[in-house]
Amino acid sequence: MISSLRGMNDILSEDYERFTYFISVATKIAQRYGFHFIETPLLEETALFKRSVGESSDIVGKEMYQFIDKGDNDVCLRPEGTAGVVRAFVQKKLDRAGGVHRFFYHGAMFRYERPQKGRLRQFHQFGVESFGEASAYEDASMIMMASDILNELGIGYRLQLNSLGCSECMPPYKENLVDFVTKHKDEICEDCTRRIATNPIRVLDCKAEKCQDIYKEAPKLLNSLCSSCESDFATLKEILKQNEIDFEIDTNLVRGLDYYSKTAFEFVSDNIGSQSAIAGGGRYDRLVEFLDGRPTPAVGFAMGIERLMELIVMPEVKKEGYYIGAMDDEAQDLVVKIAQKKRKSDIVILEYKTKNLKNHLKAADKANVKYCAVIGSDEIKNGTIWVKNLEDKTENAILRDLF
RNA sequence: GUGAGAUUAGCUCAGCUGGUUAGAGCACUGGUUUGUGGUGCCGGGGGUCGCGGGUUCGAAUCCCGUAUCUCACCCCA
Repeated sequence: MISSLRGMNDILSEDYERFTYFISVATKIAQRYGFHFIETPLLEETALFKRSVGESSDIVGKEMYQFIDKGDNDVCLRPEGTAGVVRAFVQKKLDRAGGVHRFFYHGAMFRYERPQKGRLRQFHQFGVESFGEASAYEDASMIMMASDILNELGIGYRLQLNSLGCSECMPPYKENLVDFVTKHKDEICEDCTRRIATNPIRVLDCKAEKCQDIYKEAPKLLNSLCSSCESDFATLKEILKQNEIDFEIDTNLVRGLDYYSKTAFEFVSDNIGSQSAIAGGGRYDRLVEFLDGRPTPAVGFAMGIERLMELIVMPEVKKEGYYIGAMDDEAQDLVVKIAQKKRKSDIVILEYKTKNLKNHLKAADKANVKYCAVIGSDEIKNGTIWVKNLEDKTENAILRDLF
């Protein structure tokens, strides 16, 4: 037997119901916020992710499905969605068109990681990206949209918020931090030692207790923001408060992708194990420029669909459609014709075998339909079809022409 | 990539320290005196016990390898 690759799952039956339910809810809400669907390729030039996500990130450094194609191009399966959308935005020259452009997408992403609960090699994200709006109000809208989606799905969460500063205030902060950490380099863990060189900001959310004790004294990003970043962050917090969105400030919240600046946020759940981030995003004002576009402010977020699926509270499925069967061999062909006609407008489960009424009703129950319709010898004689509403138990003989 | 645990019917799982044809519940399927269901009763099908080696008279059970899943690290959505 050939089975699916490690960390790559089929989605069917009940999972598929949850999956499509999520997509429909998220789509509806994104559209309410004025976002439009965008589809981008699963395969992109490797350079796209190196320049956007960043070579220092784990995603690019060790998790990409990368290969040389038959045309000798260095390509990879997308490990995340933002880079492709930004590439499309620049390629379509929307950066030159001016104005605000808002997109949402959903689809498969690929990361070569060790699978565990909530972490697959092929997984699905729903994401939104907004271009051309620098206001912190847009950041707030993003967060409120994510919150709307989670609320509608019945998912509980905590919202963590931070500001990563901009190109003006981040570099000097980073220097201060590196100085601080270097002073303590004999006391910190191996991972953190490595991080000093690769991605110093990441030491802040190191899990090692020993390190955390030391970093309590470390310079705080939020205390080092420039005046513009600081006022934007204050605005954001104020809008969220006014709209009753609860949040916690987490000065150690650092996003793993290099392109983020200013607002960074993460929605986490306590009910799905250690892979607890269910949505994450932030502002990335420099990314369009990195990818050869005109400087364009942008902000977005992505949600991990598989992680969310476990938490979704599904609405009750109501009985729908018809079950149609014959109680007499003579009615068998007739029943097929009737089903075909009915299928122009309704769900029809057609039984090919002749059965007695009791067994037809049993089968109709199993099919979870609203009506059970059968034809036996009486109905053949009278030109009718017997229809029972399985919910309110009413039954009628209806003329076949009117059914 | 590191460490630990698991893998027996479609699903959830029993199967004690190796001993004759491997079990249960649910699901599926057939029947249940004459046309009324979802919750009765009786029956039926379905497993080379993840895969490959080894130890043994004998392995689902012990040993080794391997794959996959789960948990944690790491990383992130």
